[in-house]
Amino acid sequence: MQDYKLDEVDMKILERLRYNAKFTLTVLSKELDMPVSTIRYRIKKLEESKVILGYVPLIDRTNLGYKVSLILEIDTIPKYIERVVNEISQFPPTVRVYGVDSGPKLHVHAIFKEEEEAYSFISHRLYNIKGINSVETSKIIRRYKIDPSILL
Amino acid sequence: MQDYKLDEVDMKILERLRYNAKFTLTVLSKELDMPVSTIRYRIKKLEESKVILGYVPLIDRTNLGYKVSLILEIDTIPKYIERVVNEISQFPPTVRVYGVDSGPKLHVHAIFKEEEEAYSFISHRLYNIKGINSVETSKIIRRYKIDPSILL
DNA sequence: ATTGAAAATAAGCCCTA
DNA sequence: TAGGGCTTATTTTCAAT
Repeated sequence: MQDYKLDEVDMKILERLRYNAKFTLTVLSKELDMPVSTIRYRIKKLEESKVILGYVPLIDRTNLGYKVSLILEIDTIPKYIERVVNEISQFPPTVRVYGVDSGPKLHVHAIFKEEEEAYSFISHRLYNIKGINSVETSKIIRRYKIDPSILL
Repeated sequence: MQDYKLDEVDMKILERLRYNAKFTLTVLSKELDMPVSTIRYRIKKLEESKVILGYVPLIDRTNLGYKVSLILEIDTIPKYIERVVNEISQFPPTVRVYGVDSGPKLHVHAIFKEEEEAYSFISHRLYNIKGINSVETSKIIRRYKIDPSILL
């Protein structure tokens, strides 16, 4: 279902779930002062209409030992872009790969346990891929705002 | 609890939950061939140790009518950075704000319903903030890989 | 699309090893 | 830390509006 129009109730439910996807129907029912079955019906519709794509746990990379989080801007030779994307996406450190409109560029997020691992990844892995012109690297040093529910 | 060491069981549980945070203990119990109570104990530990920070629904912005997703690189005058961060973070379109190591730069993700709204945001909102030198903009035109569970 | 109630599942708690 | 059993809570189904 595309372009499913959300009303205020849907928005309120989404808002609460974005805070905590584990709220029970009963809790939402009380908070929004609506019957449990109505809440359930709405959520099911949000899921079926693909407004809600799924549910995930938020994992803090730092508590898993991944100290280094990089943003990579990869300039790519146009005709190799699909190939570059495929190779990059398969590396475990890359968590997100986007195509952007400026130049034939890829915007990549990747996480590593140590600096050393990151540099090794860039020089040994990335620069070995045919079709990559250049890689600009930024390290994330501060998280000011995170709204993980919305997919870019 | 910091630096909680994860064993293979923890990793397997995480892996399954990252695919779907709504798997019941019973389902995980069968998949991993372990008692429900053990699965429960492990997940609770992952939560208490802050490896799992919470649970969120994944929301597809496009199905909410947000067609435009921008990556903004904001060059900031060092002494104003906290102020800039506070102002930017309060705007509803900004979903993520990171500080990066290159220059006094902020890396911002923002979503908009239309192009017009995005340009208006940049010219009327961003450039009115004291302390911003320049804003480089990229529009996301393709999502190749998304791993939303891992926080950057 | 909304609701209430019953039935089926699952989570939470406590105790033991 | 792992496991089992009992109690409560939650989800699911279904019929009626």
